[in-house]
Amino acid sequence: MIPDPCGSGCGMNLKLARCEENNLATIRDVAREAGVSIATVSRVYNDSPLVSDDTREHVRRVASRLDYIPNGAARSLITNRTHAIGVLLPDLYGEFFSEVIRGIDLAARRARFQVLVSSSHADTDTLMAAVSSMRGRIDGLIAMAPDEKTTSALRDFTRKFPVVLLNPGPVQAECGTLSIANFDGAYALVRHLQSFGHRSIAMVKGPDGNIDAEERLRGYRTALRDSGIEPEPSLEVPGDFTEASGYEGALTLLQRQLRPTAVFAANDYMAIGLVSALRDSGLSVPEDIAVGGFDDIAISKYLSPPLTTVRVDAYTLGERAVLQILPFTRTRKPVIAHHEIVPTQLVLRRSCGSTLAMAPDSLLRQRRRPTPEVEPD
Amino acid sequence: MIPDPCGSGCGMNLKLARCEENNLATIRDVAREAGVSIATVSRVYNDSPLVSDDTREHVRRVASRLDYIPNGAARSLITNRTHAIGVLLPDLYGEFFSEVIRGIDLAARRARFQVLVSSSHADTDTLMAAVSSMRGRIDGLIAMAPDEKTTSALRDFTRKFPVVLLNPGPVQAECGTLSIANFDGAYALVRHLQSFGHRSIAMVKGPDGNIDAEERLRGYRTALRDSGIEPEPSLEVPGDFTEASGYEGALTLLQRQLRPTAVFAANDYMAIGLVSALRDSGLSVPEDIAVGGFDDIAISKYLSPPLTTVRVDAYTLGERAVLQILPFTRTRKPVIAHHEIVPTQLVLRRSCGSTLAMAPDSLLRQRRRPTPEVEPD
DNA sequence: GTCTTCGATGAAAACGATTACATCCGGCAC
DNA sequence: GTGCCGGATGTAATCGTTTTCATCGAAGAC
Repeated sequence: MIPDPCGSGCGMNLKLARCEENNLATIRDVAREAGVSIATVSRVYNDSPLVSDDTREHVRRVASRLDYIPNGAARSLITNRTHAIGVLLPDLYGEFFSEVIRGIDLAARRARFQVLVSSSHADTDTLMAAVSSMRGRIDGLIAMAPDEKTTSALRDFTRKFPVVLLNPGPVQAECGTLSIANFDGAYALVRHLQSFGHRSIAMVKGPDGNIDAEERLRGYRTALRDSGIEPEPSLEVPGDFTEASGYEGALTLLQRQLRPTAVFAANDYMAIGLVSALRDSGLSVPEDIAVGGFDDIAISKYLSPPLTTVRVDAYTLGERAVLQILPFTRTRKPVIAHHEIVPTQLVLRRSCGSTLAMAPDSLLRQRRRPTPEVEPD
Repeated sequence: MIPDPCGSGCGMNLKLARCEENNLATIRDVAREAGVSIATVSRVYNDSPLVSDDTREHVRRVASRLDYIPNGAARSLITNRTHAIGVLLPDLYGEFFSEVIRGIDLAARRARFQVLVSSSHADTDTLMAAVSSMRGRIDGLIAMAPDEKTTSALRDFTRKFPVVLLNPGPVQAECGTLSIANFDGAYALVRHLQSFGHRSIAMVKGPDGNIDAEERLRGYRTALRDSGIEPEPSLEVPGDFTEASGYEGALTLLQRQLRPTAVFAANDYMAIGLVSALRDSGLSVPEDIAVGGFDDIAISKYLSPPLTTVRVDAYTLGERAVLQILPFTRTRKPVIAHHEIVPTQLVLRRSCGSTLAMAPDSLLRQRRRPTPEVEPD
């Protein structure tokens, strides 16, 4: 007798090629081996009620012996559904994006969807290339559009396909949209600083054109105006979201003859740089200058002093995006225009002088436990 | 004349369905519209030299007018290549995983590959379900196998398909493998502590069964033995990689009648908890007790005192994994067994008392600039 | 016994691409 | 003129599924 060329129980009646090429079994292999038609095997795998229990059981047994796994590509070709969503991010660096992805991944998993990620799109060309390469592989797209250019590049696409844009700015996109309450968060933080009596509050801005940065700036200015203070350009120094630019920003501010009593940095990294610069200049935080940041990155609570900041729930952002797009993946019709905002939370820590132990007496009495705010960790 | 039902230039000779259903154009639509066969359109998109320049140009124009994008699923069905790799991670939480993904994403992009991620696999069942659902959609798989169970669950798969296992432990897997130099890193850190004269060095261990944790423990013990000290069980306290367990561990150690002079925590989070506990007990780091961690998470350098630790280059881990699997995606044959180790780096900061300013005089003289180590940030 | 019904199954047509093979046609050698 | 060659193009098989429709029996009604 000729020995089995496959090694172990591969069955001589299988197409020889399968063994030789080491490929995985197809539905045809299972059908042949089980003595049924491929239609029946397919029905077993789609939980069709049209299969007798005996047949079902038999097919399953044969299939698992052959290690059969249905081919996703073939499946989605015929059903026109891929059970996957694409995710386009400008970068993957830092905890913010990683949390967004985590939110997306978990929500997608719950709906039994797969996630195709693609990040670091420097320009719109590579972005569109990424979109193209996902065609036919996804049922919906979640894209972060940190600037105006990206949003408009995707506009055509949003009219034919389910798309949810993260943080697209105030532009009225004709698709699903999910934004961070940048304005509200900045507003709340600045108002909080004012509640301690600060009148001269500076800001280290984020990069030009960045939508988060612009909204935070707007929140800052509005908070000032609402308390009767006209924003002063010399108190708004440029930054680019990096620690280094925060350091620079602080130095610029210290050159003024009249030093501000508080500074709001458009993100935590800049706040960290800011604090370093102040310390290097012999000033102490929050006694000489109070500092507030934005994002509540993991480091913030370990700094000395711990940083007062605005928490952005990146996880929820990702999760909501999936929930928003899911209903449209079935038909692959564009997402009905719908705009949602993920709230932010003021996180009070020592850097703004607001911890209970350090708060002015008056405040201690009147707001021992501020309702919408989070206690220091 | 009947008005165009599509609205704009959709052309009446197109299949009506296309307009109504708002679907994207297929190769057939392009062929019909351009007056050529689908073979020709296909050739244009595959840069075949068999198309005349005129035809090529014409087809491209028509295609872009129809917003035609080739369907990836159909393509990969016939070519048996998907240009995608799957990534299986136990969790996405924290910077380590996010860096791994970033490394994978960028390396994959360079090779024009897509990345399908799936994380948070609590048990082997959900893990295998994830593997199944990727069948037919990927050309290779990168999986992190944090414990023995996972590795063996994937074993069958590694024999038929290109798989690279991240951190599979000392098990000889028959596929590509990429590990972190956990042993070396722990060894180097402990030896470094010893170079300051520490003889009684404790360790807060990681979770049982976790391969990184076990290797780090092994490195710790070997370092002790190599300097003639027999590891003492009461100096090895349990932990589970969380900050809280580090805090607990410190308390356990302080109950000993003879307090250790240094503690090595199996990761940075536990080191953070450890430092908090020591401070809460009125001890100062590194004067009373030196502390070392593992991972070099972003927070570590901002702690007070900044944490001496071992840097793990997660980005490189991801990048190397892609590079390792890429050659096998073409044939989809299993990766030839091949084991690679990503080195770690000792990062000296103040928590172990090793900064130049704080080092004992003798050390200052003999190793002003230790070669393989990194200067404090 | 005949006719209907219905549950289980198989045959075959999609899905949207790639590609081996056939065809066509103009140019060139003889 | 005939035969051959080779470049451009078309035809059709193929990939691994799902799904419609046809078929086939057995059960039940009359």
